[in-house]
Amino acid sequence: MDAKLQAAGAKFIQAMSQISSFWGFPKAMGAIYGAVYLSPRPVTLDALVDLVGVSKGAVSTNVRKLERLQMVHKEVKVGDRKDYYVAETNFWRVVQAVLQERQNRQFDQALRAVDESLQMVSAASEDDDLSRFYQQRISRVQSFFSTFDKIVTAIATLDEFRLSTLHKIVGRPDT
Amino acid sequence: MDAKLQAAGAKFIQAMSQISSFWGFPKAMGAIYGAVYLSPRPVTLDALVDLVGVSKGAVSTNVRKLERLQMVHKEVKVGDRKDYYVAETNFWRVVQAVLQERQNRQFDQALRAVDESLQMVSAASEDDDLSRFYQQRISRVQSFFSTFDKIVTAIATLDEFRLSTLHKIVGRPDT
DNA sequence: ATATACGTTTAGAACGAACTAAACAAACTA
DNA sequence: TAGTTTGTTTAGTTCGTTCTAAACGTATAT
Repeated sequence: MDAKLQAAGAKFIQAMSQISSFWGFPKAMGAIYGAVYLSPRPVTLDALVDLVGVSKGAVSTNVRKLERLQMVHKEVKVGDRKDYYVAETNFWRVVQAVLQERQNRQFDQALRAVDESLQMVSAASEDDDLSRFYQQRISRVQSFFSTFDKIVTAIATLDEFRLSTLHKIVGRPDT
Repeated sequence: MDAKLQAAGAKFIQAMSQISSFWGFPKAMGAIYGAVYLSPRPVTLDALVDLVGVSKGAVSTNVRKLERLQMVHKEVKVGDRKDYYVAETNFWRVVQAVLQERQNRQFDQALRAVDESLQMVSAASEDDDLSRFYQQRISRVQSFFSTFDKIVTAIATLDEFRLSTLHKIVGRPDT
Protein backbone atom coordinates (compact mmCIF):
# COMPACT_ATOMS: atom_id res chain seq x y z
CA MET A 1 0.00 0.00 0.00
CA ASP A 2 2.12 2.88 -1.21
CA ALA A 3 -0.84 5.21 -1.04
CA LYS A 4 -1.06 4.85 2.73
CA LEU A 5 2.62 5.62 3.11
CA GLN A 6 2.27 8.67 0.96
CA ALA A 7 -0.65 9.85 3.05
CA ALA A 8 1.47 9.40 6.15
CA GLY A 9 4.21 11.47 4.57
CA ALA A 10 1.76 14.19 3.69
CA LYS A 11 0.49 14.21 7.26
CA PHE A 12 4.00 14.50 8.60
CA ILE A 13 4.86 17.30 6.21
CA GLN A 14 1.75 19.14 7.24
CA ALA A 15 2.73 18.72 10.89
CA MET A 16 6.17 20.15 10.24
CA SER A 17 4.53 23.00 8.46
CA GLN A 18 2.49 23.76 11.58
CA ILE A 19 5.50 23.52 13.81
CA SER A 20 7.41 25.86 11.56
CA SER A 21 4.64 28.38 11.66
CA PHE A 22 4.47 28.01 15.42
CA TRP A 23 8.11 28.95 15.76
CA GLY A 24 7.64 31.98 13.56
CA PHE A 25 8.97 30.62 10.30
CA PRO A 26 7.10 30.34 7.00
CA LYS A 27 4.84 27.34 6.76
CA ALA A 28 6.36 26.36 3.44
CA MET A 29 9.78 26.29 5.05
CA GLY A 30 8.75 23.65 7.53
CA ALA A 31 6.93 21.68 4.87
CA ILE A 32 10.01 21.67 2.69
CA TYR A 33 12.17 20.53 5.56
CA GLY A 34 9.70 17.75 6.24
CA ALA A 35 9.85 16.63 2.65
CA VAL A 36 13.62 16.60 2.58
CA TYR A 37 13.72 14.86 5.93
CA LEU A 38 11.45 12.07 4.73
CA SER A 39 13.40 11.55 1.58
CA PRO A 40 15.74 8.53 1.65
CA ARG A 41 17.93 10.13 -0.98
CA PRO A 42 18.98 13.68 -1.79
CA VAL A 43 16.14 15.67 -3.38
CA THR A 44 16.19 18.25 -6.10
CA LEU A 45 14.44 21.56 -6.07
CA ASP A 46 11.95 20.43 -8.69
CA ALA A 47 11.16 17.29 -6.76
CA LEU A 48 10.35 19.49 -3.79
CA VAL A 49 7.99 21.54 -5.90
CA ASP A 50 6.04 18.35 -6.54
CA LEU A 51 6.30 17.01 -3.01
CA VAL A 52 5.27 20.16 -1.23
CA GLY A 53 3.07 21.80 -3.83
CA VAL A 54 4.38 25.35 -3.76
CA SER A 55 5.94 27.35 -6.55
CA LYS A 56 9.53 26.94 -7.60
CA GLY A 57 10.36 30.44 -6.43
CA ALA A 58 9.05 29.73 -2.97
CA VAL A 59 10.99 26.49 -2.76
CA SER A 60 14.11 28.27 -3.90
CA THR A 61 13.97 30.99 -1.29
CA ASN A 62 12.85 28.75 1.54
CA VAL A 63 15.40 26.10 0.82
CA ARG A 64 18.07 28.75 1.10
CA LYS A 65 16.68 29.84 4.43
CA LEU A 66 16.91 26.23 5.55
CA GLU A 67 20.47 26.11 4.36
CA ARG A 68 21.38 29.22 6.29
CA LEU A 69 20.02 27.58 9.42
CA GLN A 70 21.91 24.43 8.49
CA MET A 71 18.69 22.47 8.52
CA VAL A 72 19.43 21.12 5.08
CA HIS A 73 22.69 20.68 3.24
CA LYS A 74 23.31 21.09 -0.44
CA GLU A 75 25.04 18.33 -2.34
CA VAL A 76 26.41 18.66 -5.81
CA LYS A 77 27.04 15.84 -8.21
CA VAL A 78 29.68 16.16 -10.90
CA GLY A 79 28.24 16.49 -14.34
CA ASP A 80 24.83 17.32 -12.94
CA ARG A 81 23.60 20.85 -12.73
CA LYS A 82 20.87 20.06 -10.24
CA ASP A 83 21.28 20.85 -6.56
CA TYR A 84 20.51 18.02 -4.21
CA TYR A 85 19.44 18.54 -0.64
CA VAL A 86 19.67 16.33 2.41
CA ALA A 87 18.22 17.02 5.84
CA GLU A 88 20.23 17.71 8.95
CA THR A 89 19.12 15.06 11.41
CA ASN A 90 20.89 16.29 14.50
CA PHE A 91 18.15 18.44 15.92
CA TRP A 92 20.20 19.90 18.71
CA ARG A 93 22.53 21.28 16.11
CA VAL A 94 19.52 22.79 14.41
CA VAL A 95 18.39 24.41 17.62
CA GLN A 96 21.85 25.82 18.06
CA ALA A 97 21.92 27.30 14.59
CA VAL A 98 18.46 28.76 14.94
CA LEU A 99 19.35 30.37 18.23
CA GLN A 100 22.54 31.85 16.91
CA GLU A 101 20.71 33.27 13.94
CA ARG A 102 17.97 34.83 16.01
CA GLN A 103 20.06 35.87 18.95
CA ASN A 104 22.26 38.15 17.01
CA ARG A 105 19.37 40.09 15.63
CA GLN A 106 16.22 41.50 17.12
CA PHE A 107 16.57 39.97 20.54
CA ASP A 108 20.06 41.14 21.31
CA GLN A 109 19.11 44.52 20.00
CA ALA A 110 16.16 44.66 22.36
CA LEU A 111 18.36 43.71 25.29
CA ARG A 112 20.74 46.50 24.38
CA ALA A 113 17.79 48.86 24.44
CA VAL A 114 17.03 47.67 27.96
CA ASP A 115 20.62 48.43 28.89
CA GLU A 116 20.31 51.85 27.40
CA SER A 117 17.14 52.61 29.29
CA LEU A 118 18.87 51.71 32.53
CA GLN A 119 21.74 54.02 31.73
CA MET A 120 19.27 56.75 30.95
CA VAL A 121 17.77 56.31 34.39
CA SER A 122 21.19 56.67 35.94
CA ALA A 123 21.66 59.85 34.00
CA ALA A 124 18.51 61.24 35.57
CA SER A 125 18.20 62.58 39.12
CA GLU A 126 19.48 59.80 41.30
CA ASP A 127 17.95 60.33 44.69
CA ASP A 128 14.41 60.29 43.50
CA ASP A 129 11.94 57.65 44.61
CA LEU A 130 10.67 56.92 41.15
CA SER A 131 14.17 56.88 39.76
CA ARG A 132 15.23 54.24 42.27
CA PHE A 133 12.12 52.24 41.47
CA TYR A 134 12.91 52.30 37.76
CA GLN A 135 16.45 51.26 38.45
CA GLN A 136 15.39 48.27 40.49
CA ARG A 137 12.79 47.09 38.06
CA ILE A 138 14.85 47.46 34.92
CA SER A 139 17.86 45.75 36.41
CA ARG A 140 15.64 42.87 37.46
CA VAL A 141 14.62 42.46 33.84
CA GLN A 142 18.23 42.56 32.79
CA SER A 143 19.35 39.93 35.20
CA PHE A 144 16.47 37.67 34.30
CA PHE A 145 17.24 37.81 30.62
CA SER A 146 20.88 37.32 31.31
CA THR A 147 20.15 34.10 33.16
CA PHE A 148 17.60 33.02 30.63
CA ASP A 149 20.00 33.63 27.81
CA LYS A 150 22.75 31.64 29.44
CA ILE A 151 20.49 28.71 30.11
CA VAL A 152 19.14 28.64 26.60
CA THR A 153 22.54 28.96 25.03
CA ALA A 154 23.93 26.29 27.26
CA ILE A 155 21.18 23.85 26.44
CA ALA A 156 21.61 24.45 22.76
CA THR A 157 25.25 23.53 22.96
CA LEU A 158 24.75 20.52 25.17
CA ASP A 159 26.76 17.52 24.22
CA GLU A 160 25.73 14.00 25.09
CA PHE A 161 27.57 13.96 28.36
CA ARG A 162 26.06 17.11 29.77
CA LEU A 163 22.67 16.21 28.41
CA SER A 164 22.72 13.09 30.50
CA THR A 165 23.53 15.19 33.56
CA LEU A 166 20.61 17.42 32.77
CA HIS A 167 18.35 14.39 32.70
CA LYS A 168 18.91 13.88 36.36
CA ILE A 169 17.73 17.35 37.15
CA VAL A 170 14.71 17.65 34.95
CA GLY A 171 13.45 14.17 35.49
CA ARG A 172 15.10 11.85 33.03
CA PRO A 173 13.43 12.45 29.70
CA ASP A 174 13.88 9.72 27.11
CA THR A 175 16.74 10.19 24.66
CA MET B 1 15.03 65.94 35.67
CA ASP B 2 11.74 64.18 35.25
CA ALA B 3 12.02 64.43 31.48
CA LYS B 4 15.09 62.19 31.42
CA LEU B 5 13.34 59.60 33.53
CA GLN B 6 10.37 59.65 31.25
CA ALA B 7 12.62 59.16 28.26
CA ALA B 8 14.19 56.18 29.99
CA GLY B 9 10.75 54.74 30.59
CA ALA B 10 9.83 55.22 26.97
CA LYS B 11 13.02 53.48 25.92
CA PHE B 12 12.30 50.57 28.19
CA ILE B 13 8.74 50.27 26.96
CA GLN B 14 9.94 50.25 23.40
CA ALA B 15 12.43 47.51 24.27
CA MET B 16 9.68 45.40 25.81
CA SER B 17 7.67 45.98 22.71
CA GLN B 18 10.50 44.57 20.60
CA ILE B 19 10.93 41.60 22.86
CA SER B 20 7.22 40.89 22.70
CA SER B 21 7.28 40.96 18.95
CA PHE B 22 10.33 38.70 18.96
CA TRP B 23 8.45 36.07 20.90
CA GLY B 24 5.53 36.24 18.56
CA PHE B 25 3.21 38.45 20.56
CA PRO B 26 1.74 41.79 19.54
CA LYS B 27 4.09 44.70 19.98
CA ALA B 28 1.46 46.64 21.88
CA MET B 29 1.15 43.81 24.34
CA GLY B 30 4.79 44.05 25.34
CA ALA B 31 4.63 47.81 25.49
CA ILE B 32 1.64 47.66 27.78
CA TYR B 33 3.35 45.18 30.04
CA GLY B 34 6.37 47.46 30.14
CA ALA B 35 4.21 50.38 31.15
CA VAL B 36 2.47 48.44 33.90
CA TYR B 37 5.80 47.05 35.06
CA LEU B 38 7.32 50.50 35.40
CA SER B 39 4.37 51.85 37.27
CA PRO B 40 4.90 52.13 41.04
CA ARG B 41 1.17 51.93 41.58
CA PRO B 42 -1.72 50.07 39.93
CA VAL B 43 -2.61 51.62 36.58
CA THR B 44 -5.94 52.08 34.90
CA LEU B 45 -6.78 51.28 31.32
CA ASP B 46 -7.03 54.94 30.43
CA ALA B 47 -3.68 55.68 31.98
CA LEU B 48 -2.21 52.98 29.76
CA VAL B 49 -3.74 54.58 26.70
CA ASP B 50 -1.74 57.68 27.55
CA LEU B 51 1.42 55.87 28.55
CA VAL B 52 1.63 53.59 25.55
CA GLY B 53 -0.13 55.65 22.94
CA VAL B 54 -2.43 53.09 21.38
CA SER B 55 -6.20 53.09 21.19
CA LYS B 56 -8.40 52.13 24.07
CA GLY B 57 -9.65 49.10 22.19
CA ALA B 58 -6.14 47.83 21.68
CA VAL B 59 -5.25 48.33 25.32
CA SER B 60 -8.41 46.54 26.36
CA THR B 61 -7.76 43.43 24.29
CA ASN B 62 -4.05 43.30 24.96
CA VAL B 63 -4.42 43.81 28.66
CA ARG B 64 -6.74 40.84 28.73
CA LYS B 65 -4.19 38.75 26.88
CA LEU B 66 -1.66 39.76 29.50
CA GLU B 67 -4.09 38.76 32.19
CA ARG B 68 -4.64 35.36 30.63
CA LEU B 69 -0.88 34.84 30.68
CA GLN B 70 -0.82 36.09 34.25
CA MET B 71 1.64 38.76 33.29
CA VAL B 72 -0.57 41.39 34.88
CA HIS B 73 -3.17 41.11 37.58
CA LYS B 74 -6.37 43.04 37.89
CA GLU B 75 -7.17 44.85 41.09
CA VAL B 76 -10.51 46.30 41.97
CA LYS B 77 -11.18 49.03 44.48
CA VAL B 78 -14.49 49.28 46.21
CA GLY B 79 -16.60 52.16 45.04
CA ASP B 80 -14.46 52.58 41.93
CA ARG B 81 -15.50 51.22 38.60
CA LYS B 82 -12.03 51.43 37.12
CA ASP B 83 -9.88 48.34 36.75
CA TYR B 84 -6.37 48.65 38.10
CA TYR B 85 -3.51 46.54 36.86
CA VAL B 86 -0.25 45.51 38.45
CA ALA B 87 2.60 43.62 36.81
CA GLU B 88 3.67 40.12 37.68
CA THR B 89 7.32 40.44 38.63
CA ASN B 90 8.21 36.78 38.94
CA PHE B 91 9.42 36.18 35.42
CA TRP B 92 9.83 32.45 35.78
CA ARG B 93 6.18 32.27 36.61
CA VAL B 94 5.48 34.25 33.48
CA VAL B 95 7.54 31.85 31.40
CA GLN B 96 5.61 29.00 32.91
CA ALA B 97 2.25 30.55 32.09
CA VAL B 98 3.29 31.41 28.56
CA LEU B 99 4.48 27.89 27.93
CA GLN B 100 1.30 26.37 29.28
CA GLU B 101 -0.80 28.62 27.12
CA ARG B 102 1.11 27.88 23.96
CA GLN B 103 1.59 24.23 24.64
CA ASN B 104 -2.06 23.44 24.76
CA ARG B 105 -2.68 24.93 21.36
CA GLN B 106 -0.97 24.78 18.02
CA PHE B 107 2.16 23.07 19.18
CA ASP B 108 0.55 20.14 20.92
CA GLN B 109 -1.76 19.80 17.98
CA ALA B 110 1.20 19.60 15.62
CA LEU B 111 2.82 16.97 17.80
CA ARG B 112 -0.35 14.95 17.70
CA ALA B 113 -0.24 15.19 13.92
CA VAL B 114 3.27 13.77 14.03
CA ASP B 115 1.94 10.91 16.15
CA GLU B 116 -0.82 10.32 13.67
CA SER B 117 1.56 10.23 10.75
CA LEU B 118 3.60 7.59 12.53
CA GLN B 119 0.52 5.49 13.13
CA MET B 120 -0.38 5.86 9.49
CA VAL B 121 3.00 4.49 8.55
CA SER B 122 2.39 1.50 10.78
CA ALA B 123 -0.91 0.97 9.05
CA ALA B 124 0.87 0.77 5.72
CA SER B 125 2.84 -2.21 4.46
CA GLU B 126 5.30 -2.96 7.22
CA ASP B 127 8.16 -4.80 5.63
CA ASP B 128 8.93 -2.18 3.09
CA ASP B 129 12.25 -0.34 3.04
CA LEU B 130 10.72 3.08 2.70
CA SER B 131 8.18 2.30 5.36
CA ARG B 132 10.90 1.40 7.82
CA PHE B 133 12.78 4.55 6.91
CA TYR B 134 9.71 6.69 7.58
CA GLN B 135 9.19 4.96 10.87
CA GLN B 136 12.73 5.65 12.01
CA ARG B 137 12.74 9.26 10.98
CA ILE B 138 9.37 10.17 12.36
CA SER B 139 10.02 8.51 15.68
CA ARG B 140 13.28 10.39 15.93
CA VAL B 141 11.36 13.63 15.59
CA GLN B 142 8.95 12.47 18.23
CA SER B 143 11.60 11.61 20.72
CA PHE B 144 13.44 14.85 20.16
CA PHE B 145 10.37 16.92 20.81
CA SER B 146 9.54 14.83 23.81
CA THR B 147 12.94 15.56 25.31
CA PHE B 148 12.81 19.17 24.30
CA ASP B 149 9.40 19.57 25.83
CA LYS B 150 10.46 18.03 29.09
CA ILE B 151 13.51 20.20 29.38
CA VAL B 152 11.62 23.37 28.62
CA THR B 153 8.83 22.51 31.00
CA ALA B 154 11.28 21.59 33.70
CA ILE B 155 13.18 24.81 33.38
CA ALA B 156 9.99 26.80 33.52
CA THR B 157 9.09 25.21 36.81
CA LEU B 158 12.50 25.52 38.37
CA ASP B 159 12.54 26.62 41.94
CA GLU B 160 15.45 28.35 43.54
CA PHE B 161 17.09 25.17 44.72
CA ARG B 162 17.10 23.42 41.38
CA LEU B 163 18.06 26.60 39.59
CA SER B 164 21.21 26.72 41.63
CA THR B 165 21.97 23.15 40.58
CA LEU B 166 21.45 24.10 36.98
CA HIS B 167 23.99 26.88 37.40
CA LYS B 168 26.69 24.34 37.91
CA ILE B 169 25.93 22.69 34.64
CA VAL B 170 25.40 25.61 32.37
CA GLY B 171 28.19 27.71 33.74
CA ARG B 172 26.95 29.71 36.66
CA PRO B 173 24.77 32.48 35.31
CA ASP B 174 24.20 35.36 37.68
CA THR B 175 20.94 35.39 39.64
C1' DA C 1 24.28 30.10 -32.23
C1' DT C 2 20.14 28.32 -30.52
C1' DA C 3 17.83 25.72 -27.42
C1' DT C 4 17.26 23.61 -23.03
C1' DA C 5 17.60 22.95 -18.13
C1' DC C 6 18.25 24.76 -13.98
C1' DG C 7 18.17 28.19 -9.98
C1' DT C 8 17.22 33.10 -8.67
C1' DT C 9 15.01 37.36 -8.54
C1' DT C 10 11.16 40.46 -8.88
C1' DA C 11 6.50 42.49 -9.24
C1' DG C 12 2.46 42.01 -7.63
C1' DA C 13 -1.56 39.33 -5.38
C1' DA C 14 -3.41 37.33 -1.32
C1' DC C 15 -3.54 36.79 3.25
C1' DG C 16 -3.49 37.39 8.19
C1' DA C 17 -2.49 40.05 12.23
C1' DA C 18 -3.04 44.08 14.76
C1' DC C 19 -4.49 48.41 15.10
C1' DT C 20 -8.07 52.63 15.02
C1' DA C 21 -12.40 54.64 15.40
C1' DA C 22 -16.72 54.26 16.65
C1' DA C 23 -20.72 51.90 18.16
C1' DC C 24 -22.16 49.46 22.00
C1' DA C 25 -23.19 47.58 26.84
C1' DA C 26 -23.29 48.02 31.55
C1' DA C 27 -23.02 50.28 35.77
C1' DC C 28 -23.24 54.10 38.44
C1' DT C 29 -24.85 59.28 39.25
C1' DA C 30 -27.89 63.06 39.60
C1' DT D 1 -34.97 59.08 33.35
C1' DA D 2 -31.15 61.07 31.16
C1' DG D 3 -26.33 61.51 31.33
C1' DT D 4 -21.42 59.83 32.58
C1' DT D 5 -17.94 56.88 33.05
C1' DT D 6 -15.97 52.84 32.27
C1' DG D 7 -14.66 48.53 29.45
C1' DT D 8 -15.79 45.58 25.24
C1' DT D 9 -16.88 44.48 20.62
C1' DT D 10 -16.96 45.23 15.75
C1' DA D 11 -16.15 46.99 11.05
C1' DG D 12 -12.83 48.49 8.42
C1' DT D 13 -7.88 49.86 7.43
C1' DT D 14 -3.13 49.24 7.36
C1' DC D 15 0.91 46.78 7.24
C1' DG D 16 4.18 43.20 6.77
C1' DT D 17 4.86 38.59 5.16
C1' DT D 18 4.58 34.87 2.01
C1' DC D 19 3.19 33.21 -1.84
C1' DT D 20 2.65 32.87 -7.35
C1' DA D 21 3.84 33.80 -11.93
C1' DA D 22 6.91 35.22 -14.93
C1' DA D 23 11.10 37.24 -16.35
C1' DC D 24 15.79 36.60 -15.96
C1' DG D 25 20.75 34.85 -15.79
C1' DT D 26 23.76 31.30 -16.55
C1' DA D 27 25.61 27.01 -17.75
C1' DT D 28 25.35 23.03 -20.79
C1' DA D 29 24.17 20.59 -24.87
C1' DT D 30 23.29 20.13 -29.85
